[in-house]
Amino acid sequence: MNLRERKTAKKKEDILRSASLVISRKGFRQTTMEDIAAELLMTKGSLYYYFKNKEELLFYCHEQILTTVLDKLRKIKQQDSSSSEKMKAAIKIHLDTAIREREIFNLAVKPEQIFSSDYADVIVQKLDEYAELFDQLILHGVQKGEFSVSQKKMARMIILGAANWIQVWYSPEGEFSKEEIEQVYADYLLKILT
Amino acid sequence: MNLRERKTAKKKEDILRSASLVISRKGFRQTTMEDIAAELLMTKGSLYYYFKNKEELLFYCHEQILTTVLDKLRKIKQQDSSSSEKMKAAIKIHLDTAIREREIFNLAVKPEQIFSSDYADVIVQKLDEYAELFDQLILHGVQKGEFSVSQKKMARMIILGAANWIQVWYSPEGEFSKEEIEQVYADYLLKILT
Amino acid sequence: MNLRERKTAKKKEDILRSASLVISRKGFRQTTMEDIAAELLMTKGSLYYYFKNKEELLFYCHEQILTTVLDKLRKIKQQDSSSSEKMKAAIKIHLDTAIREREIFNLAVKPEQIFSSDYADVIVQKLDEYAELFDQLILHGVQKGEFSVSQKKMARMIILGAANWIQVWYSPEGEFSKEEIEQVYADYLLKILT
Amino acid sequence: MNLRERKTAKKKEDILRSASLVISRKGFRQTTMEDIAAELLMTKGSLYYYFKNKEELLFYCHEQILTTVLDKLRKIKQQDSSSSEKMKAAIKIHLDTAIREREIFNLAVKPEQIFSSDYADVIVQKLDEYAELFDQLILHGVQKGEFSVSQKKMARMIILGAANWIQVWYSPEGEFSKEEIEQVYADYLLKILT
DNA sequence: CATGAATGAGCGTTCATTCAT
DNA sequence: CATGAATGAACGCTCATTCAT
Repeated sequence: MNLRERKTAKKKEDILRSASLVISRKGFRQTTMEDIAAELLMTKGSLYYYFKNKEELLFYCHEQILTTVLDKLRKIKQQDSSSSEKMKAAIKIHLDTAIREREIFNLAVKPEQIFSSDYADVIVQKLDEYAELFDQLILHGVQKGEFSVSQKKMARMIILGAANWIQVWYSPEGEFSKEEIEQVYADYLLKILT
Repeated sequence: MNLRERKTAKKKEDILRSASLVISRKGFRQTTMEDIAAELLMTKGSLYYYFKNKEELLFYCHEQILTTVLDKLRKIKQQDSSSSEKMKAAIKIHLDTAIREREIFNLAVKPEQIFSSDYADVIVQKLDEYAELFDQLILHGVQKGEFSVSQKKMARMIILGAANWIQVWYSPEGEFSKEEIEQVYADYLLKILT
Repeated sequence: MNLRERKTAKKKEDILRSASLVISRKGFRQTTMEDIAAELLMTKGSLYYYFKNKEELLFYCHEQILTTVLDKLRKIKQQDSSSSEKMKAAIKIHLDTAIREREIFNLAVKPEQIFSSDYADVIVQKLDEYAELFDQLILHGVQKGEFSVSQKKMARMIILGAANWIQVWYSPEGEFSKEEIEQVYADYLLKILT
Repeated sequence: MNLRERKTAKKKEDILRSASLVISRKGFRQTTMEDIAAELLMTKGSLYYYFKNKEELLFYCHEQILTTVLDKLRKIKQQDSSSSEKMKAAIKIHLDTAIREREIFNLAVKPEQIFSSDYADVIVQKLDEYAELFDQLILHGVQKGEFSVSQKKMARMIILGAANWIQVWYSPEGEFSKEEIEQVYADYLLKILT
């Protein structure tokens, strides 16, 4: 990748970052291309030099975040530690992403409602892998006797649902620090599995 | 309330019911006044006789649902049963509402993002009361020695968050019946409090 | 058809007439919805009350003109007169339409380039019928010994092509009257068939 | 003209050739500067070094084609052959150009609709000369007794109109070869003049 | 000279809202 | 009361054009 290409790649990332920011503030439907451009001190026409339409831009916002969080999750799975420790780590990662990426992470919830099928397929596949990784963590814990839970899928949905909700009320200025919250959530949610 | 007023009130309720339905199907932003009117075999102009604009219509949709669910919750609180039983009942009520009213219930999440401040204030107040009722259930359980939880607010957020998430994956045609799900969720979430 | 519907139908026709006018002046691609609306002293948004998009509006412009001219042509075919007389009458009809409907009539030429397939199919079918009627006139003339022409299809293309071209140079203020032109064209083009 | 100038001139011709090609494929209004640049493996910015805007580029496309075809026509006029032979040759040249340059040739039809007046004037002048050459061919034929036609201008319009129309239906894969078509057209159109 | 990048005006379309009848 | 009709602001998107490098 030469200088030019690096510059373009960098700009694309800038746009994605700004877009994620604005979308988290205003919500996806309310965010216009003009809003995103304004955040970057560009005109909306310029955005189309980098992304072919609003949908594509949004897609890459998701893709980037999901790819990053998936990577982190895969590493946790390969760690050499107890299932409880791994699950706690996974929950913390999830909380961290949910807090930092708010809206974007949340939207991934029903991709078919937002994306045309080509994009939705990719998102769905990543979400499936994400869920699968959690399911494996639970399964291994059960097999090793650490966890005891009969409805594994529902347990996973409860854990992820609870964690996603953090976006609704977390605020940096709140009563608890991010780290405290992550600790308490991890501890409490672990109770479901035991 | 004379006949005319009763007729108008009845019509308003019809509109709210239909609006809730359509919004749950298509999502709030995607639902046009025309969609709502079509469901009622009216024309969109007529809606403006009953509600002064789309925001007001949406507000009353929320208000109605929140009022209903609050009523149910208050009754549970006054029941003569154990805290565990009350909490399980509350969770089931919440799940039931989340499933039946999907979108509407979900929107209540961030009222400031959707409503201008006058409306938002009312919604926020009801949501606060809703949270307060849950907190009281937890507190009483702790006082009676049934529950054991130090971070009461976070426990409540976890429970409600997990329950809200049900919308994302519940389907009438799914593997589990609504009643099974409610039972499992109630059981699992109770673990957090003990 | 009650009063309301008649009013709407009338308005639709008004719009089609105005649209045809503006398109003939400026050409299809250069004509904006705003142009058409302005001609009618409306705003462009209102057009969408009557037609679902620009393509549909244009389609009906064509459909109307083609239907009218086809009707006239069918009647000529059934006349009780010589093939020469019929052909002359047909040419005059064609010239008359080409002059009065200029651009619209011209655009019908390559429907696939302008319309999406559903609309294009209808136009193509009408154009085919139009061509077929001319071909029958030629064929009957040959069978009756009035005409003598081996390449019937090319003869038809030559006749229609020449007639279409009238749009390019005809002007009401020109040297010749419309009737004179029609007479001369009909006479000269008949020579091709004999 | 030094080397640099020759290079530039060559490049300009390349651009005109490619532009004509793309425009014939996609139509003038649908052809973007980007399309033209892509065909030449350039970027659209570069086109502006050679032509000051899209209109100028289009103008030279026309100018080039019209100049070429005018040259051919002048040579035919000076040939030492009968008026019929000359006219047939002229018709074939016209058909050949109409087929090869489709869109461009067609656009010349109403220059005022496409070009600002300075450019339009030049085009109109060339078109006038083109028509004049045809008129002279007809006139000489009449004077020599080969042709017999009272409305010379209309005869010319008929001939050119019919010939232009060839674009609408000619296809290299069609039933007849280009040469066959040219022969039939020339024969049939000559009938008008006799 | 050529290019990548940016711009801005304009277009088709949607939709909440208004209002005369 | 209800409706048909109209409005206008806003949005996503395109593209000819410009310009620093």
